Amino acid sequence: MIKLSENNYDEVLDLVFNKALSDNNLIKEHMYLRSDYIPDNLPFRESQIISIGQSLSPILRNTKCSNLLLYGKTGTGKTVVAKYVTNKLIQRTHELNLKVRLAYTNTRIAGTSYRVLSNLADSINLEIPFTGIAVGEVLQRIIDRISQNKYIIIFVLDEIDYLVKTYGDNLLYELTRSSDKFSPGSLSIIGISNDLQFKEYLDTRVLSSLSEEELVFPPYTTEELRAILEQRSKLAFSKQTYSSGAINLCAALAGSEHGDARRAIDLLRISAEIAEREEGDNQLEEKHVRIALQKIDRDRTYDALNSLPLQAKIVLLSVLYFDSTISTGDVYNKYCDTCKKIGIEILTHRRISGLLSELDLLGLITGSVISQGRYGRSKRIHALISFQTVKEVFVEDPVISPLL
DNA sequence: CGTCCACAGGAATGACGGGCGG
DNA sequence: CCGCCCGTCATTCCTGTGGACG
Repeated sequence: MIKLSENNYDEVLDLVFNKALSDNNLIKEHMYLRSDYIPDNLPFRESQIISIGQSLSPILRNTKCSNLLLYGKTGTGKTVVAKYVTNKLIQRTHELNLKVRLAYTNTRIAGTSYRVLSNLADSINLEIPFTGIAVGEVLQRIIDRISQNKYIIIFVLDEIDYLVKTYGDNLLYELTRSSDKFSPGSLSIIGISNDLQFKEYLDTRVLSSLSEEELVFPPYTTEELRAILEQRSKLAFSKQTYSSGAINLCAALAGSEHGDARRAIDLLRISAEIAEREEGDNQLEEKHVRIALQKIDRDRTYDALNSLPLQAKIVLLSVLYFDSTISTGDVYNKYCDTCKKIGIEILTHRRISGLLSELDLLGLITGSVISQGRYGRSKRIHALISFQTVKEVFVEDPVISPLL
């Protein structure tokens, strides 16, 4: 048994702590480098802010406002703008002493219809059990509460496309319909969707009610991203500790994807953290951004691969066994062999088909359905990652490692 | 022009483990 | 601690389908 030398750690920790305490740190305020921080001034979203403000303004006259749908890809500012405007509105309603309540939920994080409603209930101080009562009953209690207290509710449903795709539009139907039921009190919905085609999943009645007003958030241009990063850098960093080249590179890298501000800000933060940990003069340079980019990509695939269930890992390996494009049938045969080799239960063809679709969604493989006439209809599949990458992660899995 | 391949992918159902209220 | 419900993973059964082949 090795006895740890406490003194050694003392010295190292002292160094680490002293560095954190010293004034010449690169990052002054971490808060401004978070992508969920809401700045006082949201650049390049003026028209959207005004539009939403106008749509919500009936609230100030104590009447219901239109339902609203916000569209745009990730990192285009939908959530931050919605929070910004609703927060401002709520401030005004406090001054005016109105019974307005704001509820926010991210349906993907909430997970189920039940928990979405639970978030709504929280906003009106209605306690509902974690589980045990039916969704319809929860909704009824909420409706009763709203009517009784004449609440005016703004319900922000973030990533609403997730809710609809996994649970259908029942809940939205009930919510939009219920808003007609109470004459005192009202419920207005602001839906936020990443998916531009999400409307196709909705029943026409729900759609017409929900999208009384629509707003599209375009991606940020590289130049706009640069300005946003500049703004954040001024707030977050000590003076003269970052190069404009580094900022430009962050903006360019994020801009080349689809103008994703969240990604740009994350990249900036990770770069700064790397620069800060480095020995020396604590300058944020382009080289740090390049390291950060690699780190982000690596972490992302590492997490995706590592969290794969065992069977999905075997399926992925079976795909990687071939180096050209192959069919589902090929994968299944190889998969069966592999299972036999390591003595693992073989799943059905149907299940493998499903697992392949999941791997496709994760972006680890890609497949497209192709008909070969007489020779059937199948999915042509090929891997999007190298065997080498997968191997590095999978060696840690005791069941899989014998295969490598 | 119909057949039929080799699957895709939806629906219903079951096995299993975890969390919660009583 | 027990029963209950829920979510997840998987199975079974099923219907649908583009186009080369005969």
